[in-house]
Amino acid sequence: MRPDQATAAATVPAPKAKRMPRAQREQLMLDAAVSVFAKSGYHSASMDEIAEAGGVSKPMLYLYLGSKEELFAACLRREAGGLVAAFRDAAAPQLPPGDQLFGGLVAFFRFVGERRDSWALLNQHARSSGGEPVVAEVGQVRRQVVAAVTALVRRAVGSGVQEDPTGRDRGEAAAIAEAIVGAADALARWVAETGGEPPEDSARRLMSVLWIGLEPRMRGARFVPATPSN
Amino acid sequence: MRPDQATAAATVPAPKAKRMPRAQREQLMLDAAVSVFAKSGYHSASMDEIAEAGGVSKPMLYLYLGSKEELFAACLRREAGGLVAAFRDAAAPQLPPGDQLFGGLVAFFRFVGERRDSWALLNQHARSSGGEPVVAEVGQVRRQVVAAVTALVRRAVGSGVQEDPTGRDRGEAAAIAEAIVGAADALARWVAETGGEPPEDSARRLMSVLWIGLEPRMRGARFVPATPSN
Amino acid sequence: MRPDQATAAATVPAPKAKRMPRAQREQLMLDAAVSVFAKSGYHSASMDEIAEAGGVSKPMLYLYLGSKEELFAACLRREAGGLVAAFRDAAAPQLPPGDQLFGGLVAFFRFVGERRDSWALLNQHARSSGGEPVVAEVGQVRRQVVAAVTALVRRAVGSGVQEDPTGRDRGEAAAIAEAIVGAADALARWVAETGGEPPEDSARRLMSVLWIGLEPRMRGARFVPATPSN
Amino acid sequence: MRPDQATAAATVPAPKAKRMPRAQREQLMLDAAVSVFAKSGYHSASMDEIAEAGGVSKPMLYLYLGSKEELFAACLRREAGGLVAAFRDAAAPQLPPGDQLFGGLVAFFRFVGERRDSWALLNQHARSSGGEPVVAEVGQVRRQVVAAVTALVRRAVGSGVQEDPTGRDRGEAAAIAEAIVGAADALARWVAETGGEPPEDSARRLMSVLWIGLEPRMRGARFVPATPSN
DNA sequence: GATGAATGAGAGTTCATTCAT
DNA sequence: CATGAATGAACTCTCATTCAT
Repeated sequence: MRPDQATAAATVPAPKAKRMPRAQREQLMLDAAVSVFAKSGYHSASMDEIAEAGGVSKPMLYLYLGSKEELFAACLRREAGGLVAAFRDAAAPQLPPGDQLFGGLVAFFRFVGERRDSWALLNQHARSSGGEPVVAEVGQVRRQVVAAVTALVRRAVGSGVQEDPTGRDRGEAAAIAEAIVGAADALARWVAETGGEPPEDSARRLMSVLWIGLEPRMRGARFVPATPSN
Repeated sequence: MRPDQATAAATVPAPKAKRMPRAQREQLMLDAAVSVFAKSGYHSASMDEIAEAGGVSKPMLYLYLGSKEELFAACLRREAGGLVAAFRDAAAPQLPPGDQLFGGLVAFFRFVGERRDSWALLNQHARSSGGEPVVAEVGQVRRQVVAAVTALVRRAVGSGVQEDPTGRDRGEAAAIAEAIVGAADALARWVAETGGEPPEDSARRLMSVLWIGLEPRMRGARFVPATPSN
Repeated sequence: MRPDQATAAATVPAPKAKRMPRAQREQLMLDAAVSVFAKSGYHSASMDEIAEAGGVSKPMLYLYLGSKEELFAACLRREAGGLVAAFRDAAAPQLPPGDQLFGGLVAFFRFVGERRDSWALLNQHARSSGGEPVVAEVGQVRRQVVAAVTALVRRAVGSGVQEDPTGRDRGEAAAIAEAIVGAADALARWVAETGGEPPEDSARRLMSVLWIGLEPRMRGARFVPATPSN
Repeated sequence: MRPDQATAAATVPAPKAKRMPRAQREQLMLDAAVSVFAKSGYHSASMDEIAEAGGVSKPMLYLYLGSKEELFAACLRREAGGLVAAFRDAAAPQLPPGDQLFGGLVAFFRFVGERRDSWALLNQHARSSGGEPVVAEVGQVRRQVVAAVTALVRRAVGSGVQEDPTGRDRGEAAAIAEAIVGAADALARWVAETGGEPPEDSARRLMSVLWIGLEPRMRGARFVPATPSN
């Protein structure tokens, strides 16, 4: 028995289905790649492993997807696209901003709960893995989401954001949106670690702190330490 | 005593200072390793690079630090320790909880702003890099911070957290603490990208949304969608 | 009959002309192969490239030509045949030997100037590329040419070659023929690099040194160093 | 027994001499590489083979020589240097040009006869093997030699070269030099195939045709076909 | 007859890691 | 104590070659 057989068998090789059209094979390969990348991270994953998990030979991987980095990028693109689509579809524009954000968060938590690998890929591994263009691509996606949330924050509080005459607060809404997204990320991890809960509950948790705090903050309320700083 | 050579020599191969006590050598190596890991990430960094940056030969590196993974872990331990210490020192226990959290956040944002390499290591590269023990290590640190914040949240709202008779809210404070920490991370990145601002400002931004929203939320206020979900 | 598609379609993938007699297909493939081999060399050329350039699928290539090496050999055979034929046709046997050689050289230089790919194949790539049989094949061709030239040299100087009673000069004519052929090769490269000139000029250059030197040499003239060798 | 052992053992692995200084190891590696490249050509030679022939591991090859292409270039540089040096040392500048060329040719034929691998490398494999810079390098060497010969030709015939008032013959000496060098190459191959002879004999053969033909040619003698060309 | 789909085998390259001086 | 010298083991990627339709 060869020594590396044990680890190679860790990921289940798909049942050999020969001779299928290119588009379909490509999806299978992406499925396998997402799964392996999510498990091992970009660097530790080997193309051999991915090929085996996908039930194809390495040359097919390269023929269809180009290179390891392109493969990784394709995975990220597909999964990020799914997440963004879920978010956007759930945040119906005719709703009030709070409901939009709530809907989007529900979709987000559902995605995180249901597609573990996708989320692991996007959240853990995309940050520091591939080359510059790949990271940029995923950063782009995050920026889109933040921009959408920023718009919602702005709409929610009217023009309150721009009342500061000094202009120092111009990025305020963006900062809040960043905080919301970051909090959602963290909460998602917490939910996963804690054992899961309905996505609606997670979304409500977040909204119940962040959205409720939004209004007084935008009216001008500021945190002031009770004790003077050093 | 010579001027502080240790911190300055991080990237430049220090002029060979032979015969130096082991503990000091080790710190020099860690300095170099932190710098290199932060720049290239765990996998792309090579032991050659680190040895050269530290002005030592590779066998010394291995003799003192064991292996690449152990070296990485040692870096994380040291830097995480620094962050936790900074946070804890700033959150003086005799202050009211809000002030404690505020102080801790100021320290956090200062750390992020001043020790870029350390933060890059902890935030970007630790997530998906080493094997299990390394990841566990960093997860441990995060959990410590979250626990501290959780305690503050509990103290801040009195026993309100446990009022829910169904017990469904038992993790509420923890969830909020997670969200706060996640929001702080995200805000830190935003600040870095936006060009920097005084750490007090960043801390105030966060407190002005999260802490202000905390009180009504704990009094029982909940977000309820204006439109019934399907 | 359509305009001469065969030679034109060497690099551009010819518009798919299906159902074409085997012999013709084969020539098209050879055209493509010659062009690609000449451009990239034997090893760097890929069968994919050749198949695409020829407007056929790879299995056809293999069906008709066998293997990469056989394909290369077929190319060499065809092109070498062309060169030898050109040389022979130009060296009309009823002419005096000098005129025969001159005519052959003119044909040779014309071939080199007009069929660049063929010449590149024969001169550059055949030397070190395929396995033994291929090299042998090309060596064979060269030997034919040298033999023809040798005969001309012999005829030109009468039986002078065999006059040496010691027999040490038995290969003399052959050696001279080799030198002539080598000089022609080198001159061909020089002409190509220098920008080209009428083939008659190149042939005359060569004849004006080599042929003129032939006669005194065959009469017994020998180079003798002015200074005694060590 | 592993299946590739047979072919690997084809080149004799040097007796394991461990721990030697870098410069020396490098020479051994180059020796091995020259031998293997000469035998198989650039593309067919594998780094494994070279490493084994040199009694080192592949990483050493890469550490010392950089890459396959750089290794090949280093081989060419070393061998070409040897050949040029031999030629130059033998062509003492105080001698008359004919003796200089004769001496150089003797050295050349000696080199070809004694260092078969070097010559195979330079003559067969360098033409179409490595990337552009490598080929250029070797081309450069040939050009140096041709330039030296050109100078000798010029000196030998005085200013006869420039007598042609039309200027069309400006490259004449260069063309003759090219022809001489090409003839030497070809003769070298012939000598090798025929079984070898003293280098002085080969040099005399060449001089006895080319150099003797030089003078009348430079006096204006031209080959004129006895029969008018078509 | 003709081809899209598929692969076994091997190449160059790099790295963490360890002797032997 | 300290290091130049050395390597086993992988990894990404490519190519000639062949099924199965």
